[in-house]
Amino acid sequence: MFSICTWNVNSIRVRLEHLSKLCQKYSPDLVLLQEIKCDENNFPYEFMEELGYSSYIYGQKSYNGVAILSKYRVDEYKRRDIGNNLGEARYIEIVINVHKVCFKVASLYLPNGSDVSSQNFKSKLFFLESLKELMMEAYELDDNYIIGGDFNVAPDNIDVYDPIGMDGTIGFHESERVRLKEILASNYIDMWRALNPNIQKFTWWDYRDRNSYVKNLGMRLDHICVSDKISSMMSKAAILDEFRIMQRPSDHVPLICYFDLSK
DNA sequence: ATGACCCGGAAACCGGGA
Repeated sequence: MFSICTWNVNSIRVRLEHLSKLCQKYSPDLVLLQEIKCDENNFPYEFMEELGYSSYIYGQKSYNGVAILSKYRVDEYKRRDIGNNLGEARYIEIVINVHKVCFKVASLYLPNGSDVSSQNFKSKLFFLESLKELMMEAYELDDNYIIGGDFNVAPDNIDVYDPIGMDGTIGFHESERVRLKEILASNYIDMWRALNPNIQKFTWWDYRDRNSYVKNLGMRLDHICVSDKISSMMSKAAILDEFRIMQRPSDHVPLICYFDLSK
């Protein structure tokens, strides 16, 4: 079974113990990281090597930053800027061969958007539109394209704790949900939802309410989207919310997806 | 509730997060 885990770690350098636990317990073949909050020079490459991974980074000082850790040899990698967010380190992709099956896999950190009345929100919507173009191109070019990360959008009512009260707020505004739906409608699958229909589970809980996790006041913002060409390989998807109750946790938890390459 | 907490980096606060 081939496995991919995505996780917004909210600073890689303060989450190394958590990452170590994740890799020891689940041993994902790829780890897609977001919000590493460091540049390439300060990334803990040696630590990742000791865990058994090579690291591919699009870093930035203090903010944003994405990475992919791989157990497999990486044939190609590419950093990209999407929409208006130039230089913000929000997208990196790699190409690997897994038992003669070629995959292109991307780690994405979509802009938060600040407030729905702000310019940042307009940029977020443009980012989503540009991402759709990129994914439509990838669908034509690549048989096995998978993009995982922090999309900063909860798709449906079931994906937030208060769909009426949160309607129109950041992460759950109709404009962003429509654009995410358009992406999925262009031949992609929200893998966790596809394998867990009608289940409410979140990947993010606000730090600012100390009891948000206990009260389950969360949102499902982190997704792994797969080309429908490989839908038959989709085997299992799990949200690892045990990582939200550890000491000094990220506000996001890992999402891991398993693929059966024989199907 | 324009709140809470967490991070980095600079400066003992502030921007950004969602």
